[in-house]
Amino acid sequence: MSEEAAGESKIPASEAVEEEEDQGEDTVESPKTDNPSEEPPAPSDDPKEAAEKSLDPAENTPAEAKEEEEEVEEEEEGKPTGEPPMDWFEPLEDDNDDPDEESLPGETESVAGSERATRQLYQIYGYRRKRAHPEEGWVEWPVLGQGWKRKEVVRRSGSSIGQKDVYYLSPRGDRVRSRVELITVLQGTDLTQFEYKSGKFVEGEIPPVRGRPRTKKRYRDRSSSESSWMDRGDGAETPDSHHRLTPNITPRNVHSNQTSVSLNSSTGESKQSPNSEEKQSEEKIRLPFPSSSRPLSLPSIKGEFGSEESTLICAKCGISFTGTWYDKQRKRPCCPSCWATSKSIEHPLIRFRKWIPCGQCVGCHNAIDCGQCANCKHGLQSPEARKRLCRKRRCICPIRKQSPGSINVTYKRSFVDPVDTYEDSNDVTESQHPSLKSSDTENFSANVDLDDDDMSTDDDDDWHKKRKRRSCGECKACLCRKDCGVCDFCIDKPKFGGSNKKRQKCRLRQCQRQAMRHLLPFQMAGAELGLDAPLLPGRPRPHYTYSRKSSLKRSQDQQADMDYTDDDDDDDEDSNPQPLNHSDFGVRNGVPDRFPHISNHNYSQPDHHSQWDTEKSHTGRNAPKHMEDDEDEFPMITQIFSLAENPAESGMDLENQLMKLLHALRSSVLPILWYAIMVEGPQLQLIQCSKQSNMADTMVLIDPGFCYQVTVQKQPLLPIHPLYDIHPSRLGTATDVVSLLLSLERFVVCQGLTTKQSTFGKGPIVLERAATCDFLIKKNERTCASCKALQELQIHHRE
DNA sequence: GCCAACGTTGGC
DNA sequence: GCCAACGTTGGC
Repeated sequence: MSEEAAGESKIPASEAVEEEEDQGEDTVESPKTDNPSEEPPAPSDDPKEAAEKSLDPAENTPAEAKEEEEEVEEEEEGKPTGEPPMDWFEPLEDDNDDPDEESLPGETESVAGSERATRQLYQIYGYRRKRAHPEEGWVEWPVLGQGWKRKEVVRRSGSSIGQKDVYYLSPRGDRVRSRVELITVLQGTDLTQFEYKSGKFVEGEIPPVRGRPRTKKRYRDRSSSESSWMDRGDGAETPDSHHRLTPNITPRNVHSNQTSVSLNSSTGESKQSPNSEEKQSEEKIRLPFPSSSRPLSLPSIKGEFGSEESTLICAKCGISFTGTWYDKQRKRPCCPSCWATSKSIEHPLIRFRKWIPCGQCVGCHNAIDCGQCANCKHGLQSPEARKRLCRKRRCICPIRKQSPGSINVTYKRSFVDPVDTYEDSNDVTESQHPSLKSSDTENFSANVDLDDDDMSTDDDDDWHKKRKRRSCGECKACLCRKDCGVCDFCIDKPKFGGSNKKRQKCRLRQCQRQAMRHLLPFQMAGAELGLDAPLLPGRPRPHYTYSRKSSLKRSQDQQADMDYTDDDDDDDEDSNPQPLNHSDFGVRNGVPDRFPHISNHNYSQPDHHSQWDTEKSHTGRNAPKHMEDDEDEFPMITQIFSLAENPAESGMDLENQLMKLLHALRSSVLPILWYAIMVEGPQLQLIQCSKQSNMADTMVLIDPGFCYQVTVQKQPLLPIHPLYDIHPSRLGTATDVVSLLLSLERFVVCQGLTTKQSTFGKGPIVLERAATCDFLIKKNERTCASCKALQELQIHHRE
């Protein structure tokens, strides 16, 4: 196996499954070729040219497909003849869905064999539960030019389970996640005919019949059928439904018994690269035929292969039938009837199910789509799109297949795949559907028949809640809808021109109660300040110990006096995290004993939490009052850099104290791109280094007495500005300073009077302001009241 | 133990 | 289809 091929083989199972989800219905993938790198169209520096090549019928001729088909068959035929093909009616051994699980004592030999198979699969495909390496799964994709790579990933869980995402990697390492991004990266290249999903350029909206590039229509067709499979009963009887039901024959299938067969093959391994992209794009339909474990073509999928229909002889029953182009490629084409017959056979898809609906909960009993949820709406809006189960009908306490022995035989067959959860989850939602009663769906109901002694609704039964657990939904940060645009997380966002690496919510919008501490506005400072995280609001960082060492010790050590369950990320998720009221914070954070420098200013300093609240809501004229309210309400916690109040430093000269403050600020993490320097005076000057910031022209000057002044465009902010109202008159602590800076970031600079058009494009733009310009105004305003009034006055005067 | 990075998933 | 952002993990 070539290096590339070896690399390719390490495709996460998820991606393999993806092929099923996305193409499986009309393209149930077969094991791959030996050299995946050859799969994409011939390299070309010119995407267009490459596209044309890719569209060249000669390149995707039936003969070629047949050749590939034969490879598969050969590989199967290459199996040791003495070993009977593994029949997929036959129950699988105890599932080995979790590769981490040890074999249980008493497991049968077949189980062990299965495990071995699993291990082999790991070796072959590099399946593993741990995160797929970023470098894995990429396939050279010269369609876009030399050096481009492509990757497909299937969502493993959630309501969009099975959905496939396609990524591209540019030669420069740009990771492209959408067409929009691709256009950005490939500026200058006409991508109007580039089909992002399939990764090919198409000519016109509908690709040539023989070109076999996937089209949206076909996509939808497939999806539509897929949804039919999910929802309808009768329809599931059709060969198409089998097609849909048939999971990928790609890795995931390979994982199951079919995989085992292949693994037993002396030739199979190298031919099952799951990430053969070209094969993905080839709409091959290979289904495991129940009795033979052979992939067989499906009966025609309407219109998919167009004129290629021809009369074929069913390899199973011998009757003639009209087959498609693909059928024609099969050594053993199968007629629709035989496919229909196979409906009574347990479909391999169920083998991957890890979750099954409880059958008892409200969701399971709900037989009617609500029509209101996102999934229903999605269905209404896109009838052709893949059907998503009404969220109100989703089992709220799905049963997880636990351990061997706890599940009926159907489940015991499965779960060789270590990453099966997504399909399982899918099954959960789908299988609870009451209409799933015929044909394949019977299998689902059968699957609910399980020993329930192992039923569990433990960690994952609320997996769908997990994404909500970082938001209380009540605090001001949660209610805030607007990104600050200046914090590091905002700057990282593509919409702010960032590279999307951090992918975190604006710091100002991190839930004050449940967000991870390190995501909170001041979190970055924690380590550098040497502060213990519990000082801060928000939840402690999780410790994803999992297979790593236990976090118990850390918790004991660190949390003993904080009573702050650090492991909550995992442990708490089962319990309902009680929203902490503000007093809770004061108690829980337990600051006083450990941090004696709690300010006893006249302005007692809010902790970050309350401070946040304050900032978010009290930047107006009424701020002082509210500020006081908040202070009354919340026990105040400060950071430790209370220099002005430190008796030990009372003898220090002012400049030295200012230096101390500077040092404190340097040790701290300031709001993004604010920087503190010492300037003549001495004065401590805080500047916003980002020209993109609204505060690019704003400075804060702190004198040795910690009195401060804010200037905008070198003009001092009027003392009556509300900003001064909500902050202490002296900025004696780093917290004070940070608080002020954060407040500043919530303003924009008044744009003054409207400039004349004549200045457009040339010459310096001179802003004209009212003498009493506020300079800093709310973000939803353009000019301050004074400038506005002046402008009106001028207009009136001209008239 | 921390965090950058990013896979993944939910929402629109 | 796209974006937002949660959760995880490898690397340090």
